[in-house]
Amino acid sequence: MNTDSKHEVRVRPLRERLREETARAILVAAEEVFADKGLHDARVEEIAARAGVSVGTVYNHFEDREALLADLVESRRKELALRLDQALADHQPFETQLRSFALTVFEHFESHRAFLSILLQSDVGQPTDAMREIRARIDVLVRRGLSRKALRSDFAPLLPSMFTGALKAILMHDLRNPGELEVPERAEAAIDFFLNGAGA
Amino acid sequence: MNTDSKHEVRVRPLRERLREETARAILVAAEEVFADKGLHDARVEEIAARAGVSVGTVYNHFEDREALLADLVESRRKELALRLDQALADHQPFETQLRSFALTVFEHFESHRAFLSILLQSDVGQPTDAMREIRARIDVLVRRGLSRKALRSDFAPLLPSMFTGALKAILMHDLRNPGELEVPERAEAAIDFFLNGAGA
Amino acid sequence: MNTDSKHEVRVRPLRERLREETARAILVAAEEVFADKGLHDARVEEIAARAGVSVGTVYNHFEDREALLADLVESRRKELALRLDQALADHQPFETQLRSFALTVFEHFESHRAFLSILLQSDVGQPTDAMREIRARIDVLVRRGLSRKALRSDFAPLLPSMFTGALKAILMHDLRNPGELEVPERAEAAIDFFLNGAGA
Amino acid sequence: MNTDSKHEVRVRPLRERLREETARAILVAAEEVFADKGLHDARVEEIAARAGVSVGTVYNHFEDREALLADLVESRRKELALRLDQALADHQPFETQLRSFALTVFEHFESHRAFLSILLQSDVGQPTDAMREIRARIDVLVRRGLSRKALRSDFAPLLPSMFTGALKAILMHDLRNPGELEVPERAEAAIDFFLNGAGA
DNA sequence: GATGAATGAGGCTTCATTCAT
DNA sequence: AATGAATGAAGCCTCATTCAT
Repeated sequence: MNTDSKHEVRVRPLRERLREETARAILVAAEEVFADKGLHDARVEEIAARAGVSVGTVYNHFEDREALLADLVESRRKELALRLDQALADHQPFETQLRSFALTVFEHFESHRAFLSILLQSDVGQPTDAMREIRARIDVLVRRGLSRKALRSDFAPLLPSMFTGALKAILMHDLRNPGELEVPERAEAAIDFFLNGAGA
Repeated sequence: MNTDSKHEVRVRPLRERLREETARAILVAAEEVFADKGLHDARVEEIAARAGVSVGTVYNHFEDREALLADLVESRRKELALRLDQALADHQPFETQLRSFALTVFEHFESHRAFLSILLQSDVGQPTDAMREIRARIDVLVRRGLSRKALRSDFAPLLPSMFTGALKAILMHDLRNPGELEVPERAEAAIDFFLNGAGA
Repeated sequence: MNTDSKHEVRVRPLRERLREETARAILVAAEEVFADKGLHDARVEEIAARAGVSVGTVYNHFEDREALLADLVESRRKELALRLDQALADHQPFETQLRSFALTVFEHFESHRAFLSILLQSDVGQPTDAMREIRARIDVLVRRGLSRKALRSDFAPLLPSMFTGALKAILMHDLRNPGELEVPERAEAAIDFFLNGAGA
Repeated sequence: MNTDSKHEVRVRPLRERLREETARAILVAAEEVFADKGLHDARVEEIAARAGVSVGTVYNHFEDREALLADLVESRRKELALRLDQALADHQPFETQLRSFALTVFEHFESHRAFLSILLQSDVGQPTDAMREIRARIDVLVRRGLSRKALRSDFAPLLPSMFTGALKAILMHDLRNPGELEVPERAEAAIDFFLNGAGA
C-alpha cells in the first residue's frame, strides 16, 4: 500500500504527462485541420492521422467531435484571455493599453492563426463563449477609453464593434497579404485607424 | 398562322414565367434555409419543402446543391454589384460616393440580412466570387479617395480592408442590436468612423 | 353522323398514320439509345429527345419504359421472324437454306445492328421471347440438317447452340472490325466454319 | 524488444488477415448478388447484407460500387489468366494445348458460372479489360495453331472470334442444360466443333 | 489505453412516371 | 394529343461513433 502510493506518486505523473501530451497533440492537429478544412469539413479521421494516433484514441480523450472543438476553443481562449487580462492589468495610459491589447491579439493570431480563423467563422452565427469573453474585455477597454475621454462618446455603443472591426480589418489584410506587416506594425496600424480614421 | 405566332408569343412566356417563378421560389427558400441552418446544415429536402416543391424539382432547376448555392450567391451578388455600380457612377464628391456606397451595402444587407450573415462566414476561408467582386468595387472607391487626397496615403494598401472593416463593424453591431440604428444612420456611422476614427 | 363517318374515313387514317409515324420514330430513337447506352443506361428522356418529342408523348404511345422496350424487340423480332420463315420456306438443298438463313440474320443485323446488340445482351440472362423464337427456327433448320444427314448426329443436342455460336462469332468479329467483310462473305464464313470447322 | 518484434510479426498479420477475410467475403457476396440480380440491379446494400457486414464496411474496403465490381472482375480475371497461362506454358502438341485451354475455361466457368454469365453481357458493349486479356491469350493460341498448320489460314483473322464462339456455344448450351455434359466432355465438344465443324 | 475495422443513420442525387395546361 | 415541369421512391455514399482485440 505504502509502496503502492509511493509508486503512484512517481508513476501517475508520468502517465498523466503522457496522457496530456497525447491530448495536446490531438488539439494541435485539430486546430490545423479545422483551420485548413473549415469548421465542417474537418474530419475526425484526418485529425487523428495528423496527430499520429488512431480515431479511437481521439475518442478516448474527447467525448465527441463537438467536445474536441469546444476544448480546442476553450484552451486557446483561456490562453488569450489570460494575456488580454495582463494587457489590461497595468495602469498604463489608455493608448498604451490599447496598443498592448492589439499587440496581444496579433501575437496570439500569429501563433494560432488557424484557431482564430475558426473563431471568426463561428463569430457570425451564434457567438461562442470564447468570442463573448474577448468581447467582454474589449468592453472593459472601451469603457476606460470613454471615461478617460480618449474615445468619442457619440460612438459609445458602437465602440466595441468598431474596435473589433479595426482589428479584423488588419487581420483580414494580413490573411490575404501574409508577412507584409510585422506584428507591432499591425498593432500600430489598427490603433491608428481605430483612433484617427483613414480620412486625410 | 397569325394565331400560331401569337400563340407562341403568349404560351411560351407563360410556361417560362412559371418555370422562372419556381426557380425564384426555390432560391428564396434556399436563402432562408441556408441562413437559418447555416451553409452546411441546410438540407436540400428542407429547401424543397419550404419552396413548396419536391426534391426532384430542385434538381430540375439546379445542377446540384452546390450549384443552387452558387446561383443564390450569384443572384444576390449581381443585384448588389449593380447597385454598387450605380452608387459609383455619379460624379459626386468623394464623401457622397462613400456614403452612397455604404448606404447601398446596408440596404442590401437589410433585405438579405440572414443570408449575408452566412456569406460572411465563408469570407474568411476562401473568398467567394461575390466577395471578390465587391472588393473590386471597394478598390475603385478607395483609389478615388486617394487620388482626391481624401484618404490617408500612408494607409494605401490597407484602405480596402479598413473600409470593409468599418462596414462590417456596423453590420456586426446591427446583427447584435437589431433595429437600433436606421439604415441611413448606419451608413453615417460607418463613414464617420472610417474617415475620422473613434478617438476623441 | 354520316358526315362524321365520312369524315372519319378520311381523317382517321391521316391521324392514325401520323400516330403510327410518331410511334415508329420513338421506336427508332429507342433502338439507337438502347444500343448506344445499354439496356439499363438508356434514359426515357433521351429517347424522347432523339425522337423529337416530349417525354409525355412517349408515355402516350407506350405504357411504360418496359413496354417500349418490349414493343421494340417485338417489332424487330416480327420482322426477322418473317424473313427467317421465308428463308426456311423454299425447298432448297440444306446448305442453301443454311446460307440463306445466315444471310438473313446478317442482313437484319446490318439494318438493326443496334437492336441485335440489345438482344445479345439479354440473351444471357433470361432469354427473351424474341430470342426464343429465333432459336425455334434454328431448331427447325438443324432438324432438317440432321434428317438430311448433313449435320453430325453425335452433336445433335449441341447443334443449335453451335450454329448460334458460329453466327455470333462472325457478328462479334464484325462488331470489332466493322466493314471488313461484306454481308454475303459473312454468311459464307459462318456456314463454312459451322460445317467444316477451323482445323487445317 | 525481441518480444516486440515477435509481437508485430504476429499481431499485424492477424488484423490484416481478418481485413482480407472481410474483403474476400464482400467479393464473394458481390459475385453472388451481381450474378443473381444482374450488373445493374445488384444493390450495394444487399451485397453488404449477404456478406454479413454493413454498407459502411463495403465502402471501407472498396472505393465505390464500380470499384467493387472492377475488383471482382479483376480477381476472377487474374485467376483465369494465371491458369490459362499455365495451359499455354507447356510445349504440348497444339490440340492438347487447345483442349487444355478449353478445359481451363470450362472449369473456371464451373466455379464462377453465375458471375461469368453476367460478364458475358458486358462483352457485347464495351469489352472489359478482363475480356481483352483473355482474348490476348486466345490470339497467342491461334497464332500457334496457324504456325503449326493446324488451323485454316484462310480464316486467319476470324479465328479468335471463332474459337471464342465455339467456347461460348458450349457455355450457352450448358447454361440452358446444366449438368448435361461433364467438364471434360464440354472441352472435347468445343474443340471437336472448333476444329472439324458440325457438318456430317 | 491504443487500435482501426465495423456500424448505420442520414444526406445527396437520379430518373421513370404523372398530370395540369 | 403534346408538352415538360413536378413528383418521390430508391439508390449511392459519407463519416461520426462504437467496440472487440
